[in-house]
Amino acid sequence: MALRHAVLAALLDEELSGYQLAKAFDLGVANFWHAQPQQLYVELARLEKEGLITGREVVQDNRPNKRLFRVTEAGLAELERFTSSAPRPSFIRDDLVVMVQAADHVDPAELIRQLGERAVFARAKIDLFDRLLHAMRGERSEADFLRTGTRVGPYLTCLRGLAFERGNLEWCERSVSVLREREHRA
Amino acid sequence: MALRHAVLAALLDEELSGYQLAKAFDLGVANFWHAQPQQLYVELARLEKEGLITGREVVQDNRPNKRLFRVTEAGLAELERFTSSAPRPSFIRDDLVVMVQAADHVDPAELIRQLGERAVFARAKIDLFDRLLHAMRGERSEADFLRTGTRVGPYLTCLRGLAFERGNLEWCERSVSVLREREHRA
DNA sequence: TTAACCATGTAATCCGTTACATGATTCA
DNA sequence: TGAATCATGTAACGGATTACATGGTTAA
Repeated sequence: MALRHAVLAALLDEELSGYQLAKAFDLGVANFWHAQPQQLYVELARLEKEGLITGREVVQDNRPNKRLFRVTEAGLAELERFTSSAPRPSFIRDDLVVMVQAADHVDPAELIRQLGERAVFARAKIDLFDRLLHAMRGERSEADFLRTGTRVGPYLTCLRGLAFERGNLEWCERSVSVLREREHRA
Repeated sequence: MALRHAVLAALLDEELSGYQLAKAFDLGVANFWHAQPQQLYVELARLEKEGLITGREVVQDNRPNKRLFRVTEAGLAELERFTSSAPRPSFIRDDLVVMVQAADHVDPAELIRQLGERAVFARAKIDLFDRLLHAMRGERSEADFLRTGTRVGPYLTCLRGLAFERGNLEWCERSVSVLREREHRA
């Protein structure tokens, strides 16, 4: 029971179609959760059936019609209930970290390569998050925006995503330099 | 196909029973993955059947017998294969972050409470990781240990866990102070 | 004597991923 | 002409959580 609330939270500020939601959740632009398009269409159908969201058909020329969803009163109440319940603790679950755990028993050159690839990916996400944050706060300073802006929730979650990717990047760089130096000695 | 490799990686340096593994994975002491005891017993049975680990019965007085597992040649080869394959990207998936995404539409007092609780939890894990790292490197400095120590994999993954929890803590504290100040103005 | 710890499992359910399926439009 | 984008779904499978099940030992 977790994706439903992520979807509700994503639909709070704007009406979105399944396709639009999917793009956000798939690319991880919605840095607070991740899901495949298929899962979203299923979840949207369920949420609508339960009355937590409503969809309206939008007819388009030259491209397929789409359905835009927004959160209902019942949906908002469900979110309110969710935010009062105990969140489960969050854990790292990352293939790459498992690989590094085995570092002393596998080919270091492979690991260095993998860590390098992840670093590239992390840098791209950091750039993306920087741009998103700037777009949200406009010309205001961050401190000013967080004090007086109208929507700070998405900004705060984006800050978490940014810090997470910075953590990834630093750890990759550190690990590569450690493994490189040990290769030289060996 | 992800837990199996975490289990293999965990068994590289020491023979462990299902129960011991479960404690590590459950508390998140094994900071590179997380799993429930039930899942581990199933996975251990599977891995043994496939010949990637072997178990030996250890008879004990005054407490139930246990089975200690270690990685076989085939298991090591499987890990080697795994570290050469593409890891799937890692995403944040955290109830608390979803709650903060909805910050502008739900009760801020509740959020502040939740963030405070998570901060306490994060501090405890930071302490734990600090102690684990110290135990691993002994009297050596970190830099020295990473250059010349015999097992750096577990140390590096622990560093990732530490940085992750520090990121959690900082973000919780920052978010609390932002929400507090906005409450005052409202 | 009650709770916590040691020790191992099965079964049901739910959540998430991968594969399958369709079809129009726009840009290179 | 082929790839990317827009747009929405179903089905099969596999991974993860929760509930159920058992039973001895140790410390408060």
